[in-house]
Formats: sequence, C-alpha cells, structure tokens
Amino acid sequence: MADATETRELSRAYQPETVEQALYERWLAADVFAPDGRGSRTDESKPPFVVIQPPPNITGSLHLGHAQRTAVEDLMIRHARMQGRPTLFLPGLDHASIAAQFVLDKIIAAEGETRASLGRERYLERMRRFVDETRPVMLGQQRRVGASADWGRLRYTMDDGSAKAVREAFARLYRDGLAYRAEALANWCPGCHTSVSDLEVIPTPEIGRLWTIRYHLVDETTGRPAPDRWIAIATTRPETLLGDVAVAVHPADERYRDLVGRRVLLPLQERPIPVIADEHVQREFGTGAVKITPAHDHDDEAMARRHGLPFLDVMDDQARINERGGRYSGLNRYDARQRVLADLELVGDLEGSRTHEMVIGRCQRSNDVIEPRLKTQWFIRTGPLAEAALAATRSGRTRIVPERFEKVWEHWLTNIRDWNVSRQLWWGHRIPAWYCPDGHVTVTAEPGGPTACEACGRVSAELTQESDIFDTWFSSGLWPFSTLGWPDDASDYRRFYPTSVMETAYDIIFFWVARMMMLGIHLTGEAPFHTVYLSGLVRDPYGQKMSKTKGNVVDPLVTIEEFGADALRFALIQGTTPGNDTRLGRPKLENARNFANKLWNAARFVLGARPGSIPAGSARRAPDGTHLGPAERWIRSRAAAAVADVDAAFADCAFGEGARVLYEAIWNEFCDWGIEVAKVRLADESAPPAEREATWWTLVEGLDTYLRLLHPVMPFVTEAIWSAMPHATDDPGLLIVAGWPLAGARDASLEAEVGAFVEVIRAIRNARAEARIEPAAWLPVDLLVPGRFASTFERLRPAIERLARARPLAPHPSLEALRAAAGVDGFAVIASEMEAMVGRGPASASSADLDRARLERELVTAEGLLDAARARLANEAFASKAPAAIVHGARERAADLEDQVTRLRRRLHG
RNA sequence: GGGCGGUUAGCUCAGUUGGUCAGAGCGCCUCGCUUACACCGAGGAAGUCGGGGGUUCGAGUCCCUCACCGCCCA
Repeated sequence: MADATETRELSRAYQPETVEQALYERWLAADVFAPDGRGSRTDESKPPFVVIQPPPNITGSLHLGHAQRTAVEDLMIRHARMQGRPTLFLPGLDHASIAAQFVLDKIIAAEGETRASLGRERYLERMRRFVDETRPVMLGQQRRVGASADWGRLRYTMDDGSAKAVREAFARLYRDGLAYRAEALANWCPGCHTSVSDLEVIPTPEIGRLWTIRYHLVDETTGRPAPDRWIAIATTRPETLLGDVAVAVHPADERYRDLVGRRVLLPLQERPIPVIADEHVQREFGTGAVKITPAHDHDDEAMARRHGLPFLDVMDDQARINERGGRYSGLNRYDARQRVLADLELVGDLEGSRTHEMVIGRCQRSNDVIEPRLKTQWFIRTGPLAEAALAATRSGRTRIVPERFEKVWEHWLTNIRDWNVSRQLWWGHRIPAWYCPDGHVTVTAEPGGPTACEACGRVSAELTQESDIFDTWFSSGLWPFSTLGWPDDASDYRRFYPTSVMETAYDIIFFWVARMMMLGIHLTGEAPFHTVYLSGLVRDPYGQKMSKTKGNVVDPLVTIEEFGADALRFALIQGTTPGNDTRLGRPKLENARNFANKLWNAARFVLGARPGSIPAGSARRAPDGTHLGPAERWIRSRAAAAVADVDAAFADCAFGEGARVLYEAIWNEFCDWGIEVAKVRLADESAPPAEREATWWTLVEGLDTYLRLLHPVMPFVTEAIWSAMPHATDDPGLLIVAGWPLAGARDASLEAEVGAFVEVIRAIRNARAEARIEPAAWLPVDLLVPGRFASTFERLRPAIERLARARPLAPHPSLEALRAAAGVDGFAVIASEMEAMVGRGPASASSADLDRARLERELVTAEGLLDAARARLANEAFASKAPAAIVHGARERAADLEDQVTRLRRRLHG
C-alpha cells in the first residue's frame, strides 16, 4: 500500500504543468524567498549574497533574454540560499521613459489621441493605467520562470523611494560640481521630441550625396560678391548652409592660403562669413573647404568654439527650418534641401554632386535621423566619476566576468564624454531644478522644492521648475542602492550594500553598468557590486537577434507551457558561456525536457525499489557502511566528484559547465551505471536484507545529492521529487532551503576498478552488437580477472552478468587459464585490463570473419596509439623536461597499450 | 581607423591556468517495447580543432600573420 502511494504520486512521465505553479505557491507560502522570511534558514554569521535584478522595462512582456537573465540570477541566488547565506534577490521594474512613451504613443494613436491632445496630466494618468496593465503580466512571467525573488521588496523606478534617491543624488552631484547646466549641442530626435545621449545615437552607414557649392568671395571694395572668384565647398547637408557662420580650410592648404582671413558671401542669404583656417579640416575631403554650421554639427561646434564663432540654430523641434531660414522657413529638412539645391542651381552656384558613403546618426528608439541642435541641458560631469569606476575594476574591487570586457570598459570610460541627462519628455523623474526670473538656479532634494531662490531669495511662487525630466538611466544608475533605501540610513542598505553580483547582458555595459558604478561610488563611497556577470544575448535558431519588428520574439510562457520552466532554464544555461550569444531552438529545449524526465523516472525507480524490510515512511538514514559493495561505494565517490566539480564551476561563474557536469553525472553515471548495477542487488531476494537496504539508502543518498546540486538550475522538478523522498528528521520541509552538499571523499582506486569492469562490459556489448548477436540472448562468457580485481568481481558478478548478458560467467585468474577454459569457437573481447571470451550461443548468427575483422580494426587502432605513446617516450627531452607524473602516466599508458596489442596479435595470429 | 569575439563532427555549441581534450546535444546508421524512463535502452559512423608560421619535450589551448563572419567604439 505504501509502495502504491509513493509510485502513484509520481506519474510515468514528468508533467511540469501539473506541479510547477503549486510548488511556487508552496515556496511563497513557506516565505523562503526573503532573507528574513519566516521559512528562511539563513546562517547570520555568513556574508549576505545579494542580487539586485536588472529591472525590465514596463513596456510590455518579457522575452527569452529576460528569462535567461532571471535563470542565471535565480541560479546564483538559490545556490547561495542553500549554502545558508542570508540571500536577497530584489526584483524591480523600470519606467523606461522614452521607450514607454514610444509604446504608449502608439496605443493612444489607435484611440485617436496624441500626447498633445491629452496634455501632460492626462497623458501621465494614461501612462499609469498602462503600467498597471503590464505590471502583473511581467511579474507573472518571472514567477513562472521560477524566480525566487523577494516580492515584498519589489521596487519600481517611479516609486517614492526611487524619486527621493533621484532628487538626492542630483542635488549632491550639483553640490559637488558634477552636475551643470549648459547650452550645448544635443542629439535631438525630431520624432521623439527630445534629446538623447550619445549612446542612443546609432551610427548608420548610408549612401548619401556630396554636393559642391560655390561661395563667392566678397569684393571688399564694393561689398558685392566677386562673380569670378569663389571657394567651392563640399557638403552632404546643403540645407544647413542657412546656419553657416564660416568657411574653413586647412592652414597648410596651398590652394586656399591666400583666401584665409577674407570673407565669402553665403549663397541665397547674401550674408558675409569669414574664411578661417583650422587644422582639423581634412584636405582630402571634397574640395578641401568646408562650411561651418556650429548649431547643427558636432565637429563644426568644436571648431566654432575654437574660433569664437556664433551659433545659428535654423531649425525647430520638428526639425523644420525656423524663421531664421527666411523663405525656407517651415520646410522640413529634406524639403528644404531640395529647395536650396534648386535655388543654387538657378543662380549657378551648384557646381556638382556625387554619391557619397557616409555615416548618419539615427535614434535608437525611433530610427529618425538625429539633428544636432543647440539646447540648454543638464549634464553630469563624468570625468572624475569615470576615474573612480576605473579604479574599482583596476584594483579588483569589482570583477568583470568574462574578463575580456574589461578592455571595452577601460576604453569607454577613458574616452567618456559628459552625460546629457535632460529629456524633453513627460514620463519620468522631473529634474529638481528651479529657476528664478533673474536666471538663478536652485537645486534641491526637498520634495516640495525650494522655499526661495538660493541666489536672490525670491520666494518659491516666483520660481519655476525645470520642465525636463531625467534620462531613465539616471534613476537606473542609482538602482543598487536606491532599492535598498538609500539615501536614508535604512537597515537593508546597511545590511545588503554593496551587493554581490550584477548580472546583465553585455549590450548595456555602458548604458547601465558604467553608470551604476560611477554614481554608486560617488554617492555611497563604495562600488555597488563585487562582480559584474555579463550574459550573452539569446538569439533565435538562425542566429538572429530577437526583436518585435522581426517578429521572432518568443514569450517565455509559451515555451514553459510546452517544455516546462526547468527545461527552459536548463536550455538557457547549459552549453552557454558568459558574454557569448546563444541560439535557442527546439532541440535544446527537447533535450532539457528529456533530462528532467530522466531524472523524474530515476526517482520513480528509486522510490519504488524500496526493500520491503524498510517500512514506508521511514526517516532517511545513511547507508550502513559495513554493507556497502563496490557499486555503492562507486556511487558515493562519483557523487562526491560531482559536488566538487559543480562547486568549482559555480565558484567560477561557469554555470554552463556546472549544468553540463550535472547532466553527465546524473544521466551517464548515476542512471546508466549506478542504478543499473544497484537494480540487480535490489532484486536479489537471496541477498541479506542489510545489503539491499544499504544499496537502497545509497541510491537515496545519491539522488538526494544530485537533487540538491541541480536545484538551482531546475528548481521545480527537483523540489517535486525531493518532497516524495524520505527525509532525515532535521531536514527542512523544502529543498529550496535544504543545505548545499559538502563534497565527500573520493575513492580513486575503487573508481578505477569499477571503471575497468565498465570498460569490459562495454567491450562485450560492442562485440555482441558487431557480431549481430540478438540483444536478449544470454551467452557464456569466460572472463580474465586479474587477482587484484577478484574480490570486486565477486561482488559485482550478478550485475556484470546482467549488463553483459553473460551467463554463465566464469572468471579466470590468468590468460592461460582463460584460454584453456574457453572453447575455440567463441569470440574474443580485449579491453585494456581485462579480456573475455564470449561463447557462441545457438542463436548466434555471428561468423568468425566478423570477429576477425573487428579484432583487426581494434589492433590497428591500438597499434596507432601505441606508436604515438612510444614516440613520445622515445623523445629524451620529454623524459627529462616533462613533470614526473606526466612521464609516469605516459609509461603506464604505453605499457597497457603494449599489453593489449600483444594480446590482440596473439589472438589473431595464433 | 581602433578594439573584441567567432571560425572545433552534417547542425548548434562546450573545451578553467598548454600534458588521455579531441567532447556534448541534436541529426544519421544498426539493433531492442529487458517490470524507472521510447521525453527510453544498447551499439556505431563521423572532425588533419579556418590557413600559414613560431615558441615548447608537448598547442584547439600561448605568440605572429592571413582569410572570412559578427559585434563594439571612433
């Protein structure tokens, strides 16, 4: 009855959908996610382990990339939790101002509204409603993936705590001289109606045109253009000539030397501008003379500042020509270009044009061509902040995984430019700066704003707050500490900061990681995390980056429905390496699902194989050491090896390797050999009950170890199985808070011994298959068992019989004895340390020719290996220079091969 | 223009500090429903680790160089 209960609990195939959500509810109910949760079993003497989750944008649903993020973070968290460390996995959401506005604008467009038609207040209200809709979707997805996050500490970049941190951070930066307001060329996106940072401008190669335009020299006596004297300038943007303030040539350019210092008349505008010389002009570009439009070009801006030239903004926020453009006013950039070109043609000043390969900056979000425009913006002075961030990685206080990204990091931070944090958007944190009618600036972290102007004392009613909001990454940059209660002296902040590992994708190392480091170090005095773990990107099966526009985005929930959350997690972790992209397709998911099923069924077997002498529901016991056979000791030794290997892999952030080790250990060792060998002993009614009990407890122990090791990767199936297992009285009720295994002792000689039997079993199976022996047929086998294997052989004999389908199985102490005992009509199986003669049964369809061919192939292989081994040893330099252990190993290997070759030859040639 | 990554079985990818490392999954071929599992079991074929050069007793593993693909920065 008890057996029936246990097996009925576990269905024939693992069905994740029947257990996952219930298990998640159990974890929640047990309150084990929070470090201070009711069910947590943390050891307060151990250092906390903290992962602040990269907050996904609230713009919609999560994709497989997020799932991988979560899987890796949750793996680290579960591992640390099982180690007993106080563990905090803090989840969050990001308001993503520009991305969210982009999405919402599309939604309200479908409703027949626009941002302008709604107005700021109603628009923001609509946004909050939108967020209310997406939030539960996104959190639900994370739960289904199995994130063991502390939901009670969930934070949102627009919540009050974050707002306070943003104000405080900005006020401190301002106070420290690291935030300043300046009129400068900003990257203006006419589509988004805001400026964006340098990082959000995507350089895009395009084929454009290069036009050559004549700028006539001014005849200084008449003030009129000289009809026959001009400078031909080359430009890709003729329409910007309306904002030209100079023509520049290289000082060493012979062609123009005499013209420097003179004036030319701007075509169409009849405005005189100077010809200047500047070393930054590329003589080989176009005609060697360029127009200078400082308000619409970054290079020109720099030149204008060097030469003290004025700035002439000729566009408006829609990138239309403004009133300064005279008759071109109101035209958009491209129409204006056509009109300007036509007019130039008309007056004969358009000399020519040709196609031109160039790089155009486009908006990361809207893909519009970015228009550099003169704007008054708030900037963060990054120089000193970047220095500090670099110092942290250089000193090793913060480690980047994989290491190679440190070069990228170094390069970016050493060439960093000041960060424009002003955004002309509505959705986000408003910059806490107030201006008085006299132009004084007051910055304060006070939620109600300043009471008076800092400079002139005008009362608050006369002050107006900055209408711009912050770049989203500004609030994100405070995330590792704003989530913990900073700037208050919060207990979480004291306890959990600095955090442990920041896991994120490498594509936002500058956007986010660098800014967290810069702001974190400056504001808190400490680097916000000790490790930066950079994941690769998840791509589709064809290697394409997943994107909504391509339509190849996969909802994790769809994958989970089909394969289970564990399979998804395993597939996303196994075979991946930090910083390298990975393709995810059906084969990997199927393999991962199969693995979960394999484990499930192994557990079904183990739980169903309990010897009758052990009462159902017995508390978990360690196997009785005096009744352990070689198989049991082998299982324990291999489990110990797995613990050590997984520990090493996880310690090195090599999670893919850890998953691989577990797959191999569970499937190819524990299931294929451990269980198969144990089966025989368990089924042997004649064996003493104590032996069968020891075997069973060994399987239980092995399974328990593997469940614990695998839990961080596949939390659901392991928890489900574990709950059906016998437990020690002091076990917690849930695997999620069970202890991480300690690596037990290995037994190398035992492993080698069992390994030799495994090898000979394989060799016999191979020979049988090649000889076309019916798999089910039992054949007599005479086996050479050297003396040192004799006692192990006796204890493994029933298992060897079964696994090799060998019956009767007769051991012989020497080759001679084997030859004498075995008939001549059998076929030989020659392994490295053992040898067998397999008799031909009546059902055998084998032929002597087949056997001979097989042995000859083996001989060729062995001889090849032997030659290589000998050649290596024959090299005197090898013997003298290589480490003794290597040389010794090589000698042994050569000796084994020699022995094997000899036996093969003798067999073949008499 | 600078930098980084990739190039390992038909496909997708692992290979920590150079010494059984030539691996895995999928696919393929041959068998098999042996009472945990056909989401399975047994066996098998398959790669001169992109080309060339070098260092070393020994190199997918370090150095140089070339080629192609991808990414980042300017």
